[in-house]
Amino acid sequence: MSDPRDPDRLRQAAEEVFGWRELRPGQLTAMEAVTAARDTLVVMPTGAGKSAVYQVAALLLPGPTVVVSPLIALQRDQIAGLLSHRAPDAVAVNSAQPAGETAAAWDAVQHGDAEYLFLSPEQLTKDEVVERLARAEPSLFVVDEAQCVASWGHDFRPDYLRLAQAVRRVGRPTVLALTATAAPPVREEIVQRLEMADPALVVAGFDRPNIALEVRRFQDDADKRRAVVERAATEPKPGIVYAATRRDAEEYAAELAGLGLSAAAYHAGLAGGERSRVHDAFLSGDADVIVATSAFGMGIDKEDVRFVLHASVPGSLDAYYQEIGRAGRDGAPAVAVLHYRPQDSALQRLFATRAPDEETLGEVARRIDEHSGPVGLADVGERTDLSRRRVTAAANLLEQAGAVRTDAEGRVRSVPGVTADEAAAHAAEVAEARRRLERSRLEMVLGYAETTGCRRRFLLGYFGEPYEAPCGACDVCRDDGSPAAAEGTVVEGAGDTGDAPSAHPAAASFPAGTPVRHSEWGDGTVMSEEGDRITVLFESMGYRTLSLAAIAGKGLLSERAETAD
DNA sequence: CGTACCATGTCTAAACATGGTACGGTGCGTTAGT
Repeated sequence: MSDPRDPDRLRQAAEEVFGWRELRPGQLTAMEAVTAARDTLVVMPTGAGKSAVYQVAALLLPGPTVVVSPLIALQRDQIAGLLSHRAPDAVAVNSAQPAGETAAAWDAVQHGDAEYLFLSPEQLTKDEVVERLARAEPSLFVVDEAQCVASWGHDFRPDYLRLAQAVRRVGRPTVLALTATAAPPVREEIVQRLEMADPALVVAGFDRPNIALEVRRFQDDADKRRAVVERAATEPKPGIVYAATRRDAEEYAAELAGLGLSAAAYHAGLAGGERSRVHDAFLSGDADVIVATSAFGMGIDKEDVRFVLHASVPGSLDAYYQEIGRAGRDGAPAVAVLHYRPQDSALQRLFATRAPDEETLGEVARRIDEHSGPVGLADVGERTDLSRRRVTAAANLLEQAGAVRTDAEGRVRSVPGVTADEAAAHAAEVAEARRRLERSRLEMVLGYAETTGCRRRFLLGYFGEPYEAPCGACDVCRDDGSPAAAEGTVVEGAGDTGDAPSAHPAAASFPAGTPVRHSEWGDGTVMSEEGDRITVLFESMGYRTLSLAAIAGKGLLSERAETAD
């Protein structure tokens, strides 16, 4: 019997079942790793064929393939895509389909009639679901849109942080994580949270040279609004405008419609029917401009989007790059314009600040502690006023703080010797570090908006990709590249930058990836260098930008021997 | 943290200033009631 890793077998399966004559190098590398039972993280732009990795690999592996997908709409799209090929059956388990359909899906999985099973992370918190899956002995566990682990797992959808428990409970199949956008720290978090072992990493290039980058800075809200509307009206269509709130989305859409454009708002407050109507109108080309909150985009695979405007700052460059990445997939010129007002970041700062407080953490810790043995999270929440979401988020923090453990049945219990108050205090510290990280990620967005260097270089540096400026396709490079205002552009939160005594002539060099220790902020890793400044991601402080001159002058930062990860 | 909105108060009249307050994004699943 030939080795399933044999690239020829993968190519053959891809052609026979899916009709794909050629596989891209990254796809093949990832398929080989997965079929060799190696955990794999794939970072590849939408449209580059991420799904093909599990679709083909599954054919050469014995048991069924579980695909965790964040949206039911995405599950449907994936299943429809598989149905259009001669692929084995694909089924889903979720709350939006009739009970009979779910029963049939389980039947098909159990009898080996279905190769692919799609579900949400929430499904995997149910014992019944996990037990059925375990009996089916899945060989591959796919986490699609894996950036959700890092972006949603901490608060909005905390079950994303409990996926590793589910993986263990269903027999520890090979884990394959797929995402279009993830900076190195996000990749690291995905690997860690999913407990991936010695994972293969397949990262495609991030640069999208056909997307021109531009930032426009405003003080006055009315000026900014006028500029956004004017730009949306004049740029070639179709395009997307991202707004910070539902209300803004409605207002911009109404204004654009008033100018005679075919524009529609899209946000989570719309009725389901209206949402799919707007979605379809955009895909079919009937709508020229969609003004949306962050609800819009996942699963949108439209090639000819010509612009993505931001009417307000996003919460992170990860989110920003994901959103502007929806432009210009056909390779033709497209623009991404960030309309930036420093005040607007207040809303994102607020969003970055929400986490269970110490009181909530204490209450959950006490409820867990009350049980002499392990207890299910649903039971923990029963005698509190807290939602399941809040209970799970609190339990996750307590677990990260080392005060709670999850057993093989998915139940939690408190760690002996730690009082509920101590547990809550530790967990609150973990939450605070998380808040600092989130806020520093927002500072990186402001750093991008304020940079006097090439914007592409800044963005790609954030994603761990060195780039030689000038790109010639951002507003800074086109303005002849001269750093206009060298002063006043230090990233906020940069702390001890500037006013360095220039006594030390040769500043030390800290290339990206260097592990460092700061006398005040502790351990970190250098993320990027730009001119005489470096950006460091500190484990407990988040991103900080430092001046090399200041470092040399004060001896604040030193290279540290790398510890085992 | 910033903004929108409303009520109150103003050199008794209209318009404007001031102060308090509520609100702000992303989806799953479940359930009550037609």
